[in-house]
Amino acid sequence: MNKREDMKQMIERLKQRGVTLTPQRMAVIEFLIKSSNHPCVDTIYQAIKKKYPSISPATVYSTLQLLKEMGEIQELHIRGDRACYDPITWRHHHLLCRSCGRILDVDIDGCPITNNKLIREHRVEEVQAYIYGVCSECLEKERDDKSKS
Amino acid sequence: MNKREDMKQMIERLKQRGVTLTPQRMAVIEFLIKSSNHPCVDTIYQAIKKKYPSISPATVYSTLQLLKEMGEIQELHIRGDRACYDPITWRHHHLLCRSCGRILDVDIDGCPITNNKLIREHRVEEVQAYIYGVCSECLEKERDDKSKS
DNA sequence: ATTCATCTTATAATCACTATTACTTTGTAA
DNA sequence: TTACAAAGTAATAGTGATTATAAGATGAAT
Repeated sequence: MNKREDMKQMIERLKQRGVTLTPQRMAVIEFLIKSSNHPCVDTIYQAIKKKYPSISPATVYSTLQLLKEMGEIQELHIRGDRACYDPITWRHHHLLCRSCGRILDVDIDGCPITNNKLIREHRVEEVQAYIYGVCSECLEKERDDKSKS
Repeated sequence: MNKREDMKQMIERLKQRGVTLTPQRMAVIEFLIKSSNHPCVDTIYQAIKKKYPSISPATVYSTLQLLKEMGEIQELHIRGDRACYDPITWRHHHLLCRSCGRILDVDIDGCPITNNKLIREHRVEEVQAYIYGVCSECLEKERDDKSKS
């Protein structure tokens, strides 16, 4: 849960693997680690542009691809239209709240797919589980609104 | 497992809900039910074009959207670049084989996400679980190839 | 047959993402 | 430091799935 520490460690790993840590890449990494929103490319791009007005979307794309290939981030296809990114790489699931539109982390204890290397004779290399519904906060609000009316 | 029966029932449900069953829509439904490949829009379009040369991709798109809204088919985003469709709507998971590229159905027994209405206080309305790996057939081939060499 | 709503088709538009290429930065080695 | 090759960035154009629009076709109801 210590983001500063997580970032330091990620940077250390990348350095040791010979990745050049340019200011642009650092900005992407920093934004990803600090955000808990699972941002999409444009969100990352717009945010970084404030500090680095000359940055190009292509750089954001290429940095994200690099980090993905290095196994440092996860690419989520929970929204049909664009990819979102998650700097947390241990296996967990995601919920897309249809009310507020946020993507939330959902960690599962006894999930059979995420815990096995084989499933029905198939080799499992990666799992993405996307849950669509309504998050606890929005459910709370629903209840409040109902009790008022 | 009786596809003819499945199709009859789907058509009956659609009729009862006032959906006009045009020849084009019927062709999409028929192709979907008969295929066990989780086809994408273009695959469906190309196949139907043989029988209905004048059909437009827009019609395929709109029919799929209609069927999705009616809860008669599932839209899969297991491939990053295009949607695929599954006429089986009871909850099951999918495997994308990185070797042969096929999408296979994987039914799970003791899966906690698919069996609960609530998860960590969030309301679960729909679940899509995408497994990336190698299917059993391709694993078999791998083993055969190894033993030969 | 006329009307009206709905469906289909063709076309253009959108938007995420990729490819290309010229320019800039970085790391390195004298 | 300086020079230089390798790698990274940015601008631009290109691709391809999907959506929007508008004109024509269908089909039921009067």
